[in-house]
Amino acid sequence: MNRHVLDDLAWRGLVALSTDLDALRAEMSAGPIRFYVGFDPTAPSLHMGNLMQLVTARRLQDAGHVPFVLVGGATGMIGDPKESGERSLNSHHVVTEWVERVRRQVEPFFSFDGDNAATMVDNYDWTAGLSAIDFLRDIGKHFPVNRMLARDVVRSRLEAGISYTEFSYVLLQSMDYLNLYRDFGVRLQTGGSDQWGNITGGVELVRRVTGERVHALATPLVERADGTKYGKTETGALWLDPEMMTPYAFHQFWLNAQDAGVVQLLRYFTFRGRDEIDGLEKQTVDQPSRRTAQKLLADDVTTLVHGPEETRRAREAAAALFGAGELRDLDVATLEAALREVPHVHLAMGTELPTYAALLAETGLVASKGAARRTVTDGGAYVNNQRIEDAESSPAAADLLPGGWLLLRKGKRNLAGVRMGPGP
RNA sequence: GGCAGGUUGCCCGAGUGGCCAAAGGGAGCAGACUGUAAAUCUGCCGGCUGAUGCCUACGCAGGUUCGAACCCUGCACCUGCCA
Repeated sequence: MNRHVLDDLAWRGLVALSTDLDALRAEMSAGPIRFYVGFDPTAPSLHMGNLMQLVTARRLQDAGHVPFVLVGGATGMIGDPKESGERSLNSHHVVTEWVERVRRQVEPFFSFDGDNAATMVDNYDWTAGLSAIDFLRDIGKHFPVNRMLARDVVRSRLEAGISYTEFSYVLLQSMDYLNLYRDFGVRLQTGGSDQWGNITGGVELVRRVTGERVHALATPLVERADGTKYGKTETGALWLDPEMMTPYAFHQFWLNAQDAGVVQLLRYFTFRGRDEIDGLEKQTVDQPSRRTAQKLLADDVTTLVHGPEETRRAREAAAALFGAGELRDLDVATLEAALREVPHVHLAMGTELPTYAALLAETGLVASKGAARRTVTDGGAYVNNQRIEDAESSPAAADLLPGGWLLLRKGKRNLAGVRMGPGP
């Protein structure tokens, strides 16, 4: 007998906010329910926060419930209010393209076959033809402005300013829930806790219009052990699109999870069961240096997002580049494969090799030659795992690894490859 | 509407004519320790530049001065007190 999926979600720490949980539990126990989760096309790729929603929704589908996965072709045209200020509107063209990209990213996470097959929907379908008059009469009438003004995001924006467009966002998302309830009998919406206001807006609208009490669950924000925001890297967000973040970099992100947070991440983002995760927690305490939990987390999540082949490559590259062995002992194919995973450049070889400072700047490991010199002075620059002492000197031809490669490193884990080749 | 105060680097915050690229803290980068972890300690920390130096910067625009983040004028925004 499996545990109730709500118990699983609660154990994983995925229930930050909810409507009446007992009522929801009763409904879910009685049989499969239909639920929805939405993704707005605010960027060309989804990111870590979205991944959490995808995985959570997948857990619900695995438990037999029926997903309706919404892409925000309409809401993406508007943009939900965020505290930092007014968004700039994206063109229709951009939104359309991003909707397609989001759709393609989302699909692999769900099963579209069987009794509880997932359904993709786009809220543009029921908003594009809606007249302003109908919208204001049928939807707007149910939203007291005083209540809308009391919402935290809105209140935080009153001083700096908020457009009517963003102010109205909640109506659109709420209308999604109403439509999905009416057309498909959807009775649960999941999402991130930062969406709670929009989610409960929908619950409220359904209740006002139909009298029905539908449900909502919100996951927490992913945080570090010290409570700071997680999911950002030096270069920005943790993108799921391999064009925007290589699978290797993605794998590295998870591999570097801190001990204090790795177990939580396993609960959030993997499908490992309670016993296994408890075992990994114990291992993290007993033998932290083995980083068993981090490795499993990185492999699992990378496989989930990029597939087993990419995961294997990322893992093997890391083993080659961070391994204890000599780089020269690696066979050419392994070395090349590993170096191609990290940022790398191809330089034409003149009579002399460039200075270390130039090489570091060229690969983008540092922003400029000046920064490169500073890093060298700090003792943080390495070529082929040998610390560089003088930024103005150059590697010798004999320093080149098989294939004409150099491995540059800044600090412990920032790598780049340079391949010296014949001139163009 | 009147009175008083404020607007400083990625963030917070000190600085009231030259010693100011601007104290201190946070964030970030690097080193030591370790495990591609955290904590701690240490160094760096506007940009470019081999050093000299150059450029950009203290809300915006202008002015005084040999010289301004600091003084003056105007403008914008914020905060408190009176109303």
